[in-house]
Amino acid sequence: FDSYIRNMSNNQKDDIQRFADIFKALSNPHRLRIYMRLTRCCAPGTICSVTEGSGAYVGELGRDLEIVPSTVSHHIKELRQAGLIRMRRQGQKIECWVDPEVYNDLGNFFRSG
Amino acid sequence: FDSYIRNMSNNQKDDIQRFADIFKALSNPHRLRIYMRLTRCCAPGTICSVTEGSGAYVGELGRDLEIVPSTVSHHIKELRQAGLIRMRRQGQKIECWVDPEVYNDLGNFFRSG
DNA sequence: CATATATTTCGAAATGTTTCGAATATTCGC
DNA sequence: GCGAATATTCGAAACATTTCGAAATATATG
Repeated sequence: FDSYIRNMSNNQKDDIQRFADIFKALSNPHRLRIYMRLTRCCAPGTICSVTEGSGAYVGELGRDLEIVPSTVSHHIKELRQAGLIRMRRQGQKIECWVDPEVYNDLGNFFRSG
Repeated sequence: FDSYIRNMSNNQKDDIQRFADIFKALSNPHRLRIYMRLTRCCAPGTICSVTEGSGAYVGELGRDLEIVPSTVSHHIKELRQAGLIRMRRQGQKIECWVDPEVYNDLGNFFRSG
C-alpha cells in the first residue's frame, strides 16, 4: 500500500497521464523489445540487474532487433520522454539504460493488495 | 526470476505481442482510469482486494468517470480483449472485474531482479 | 580538414485510435 | 408483448502513430 502511495504525485490526474504515457511507450512491439532488451539484458530471456551502466548503444539495439536506425532513434526518444530510459553520449555512440526508479514504480503499480 | 519465467509462453514473439497489447489497452487515460477504478475499487485511492465479485457495472463506471456509454463500452471491450478484465451479465447490467492472474503477471513483468 | 561512423531530424504515405450520436440488441417488471 | 433500463454496434470525423529513406548533425580518426 505504502509503496503504491509513495510513487503517486499529489495530483491524481497527473498520475493517470504519467502512467498512460508510460504504457503507451510500451505498447509498441519494437519499443517493448528495446525496453526488454535493456531490462533483461544480453541474451533473450536472461535477466540482469537494472543498474546504470548495464546499458546498450543505440546502433547495437537496432542491429540486434533488426530495426533501421531512424526508427530506433524515434522509439528510443519516446521511451526517454516517457521516463522509462536514460541516455548519455559516449564518444560517437549513445548509451541507453533503464531508469530503475520508474521500473520500480511500475512494479508497485501492479501490487496494491 | 522464476515468477517471470512462469508467466512467459514458449514463444517469445507471442509474449512481446501479448504484453504490447496489454500496455496498449492501458495507454488510454479513460481505459487506465477504468482499470484503476477496478483494481483500486470504490473511493479514489482506496485499495481493495482484487478478487472476482469486487467488480463494477459498465453504466456505473461511465457515470463515475463521466464517459458516455458507447465510449465506455468500446474501452471495456479493449480491456477485455487484452485479457485485463473479465465480465458477466447480471440481469440488465454487466459486471466487470479485474483478472487477478494477468494483474499478477504484470507485477512480475517489472520484477526481474 | 576530409572522411568514416553514429545518431537524429524531416517529410511523407499508410495505417490505427478516439470519440460521439444514432440505431440496435438484451433483459426486466408489468 | 410493451416500455424502461442497460449495454453494444455502427458510421463517421478528427486526430495520432508507425515506418522508412534522404538529408542533416555530431563525433572521432587519420
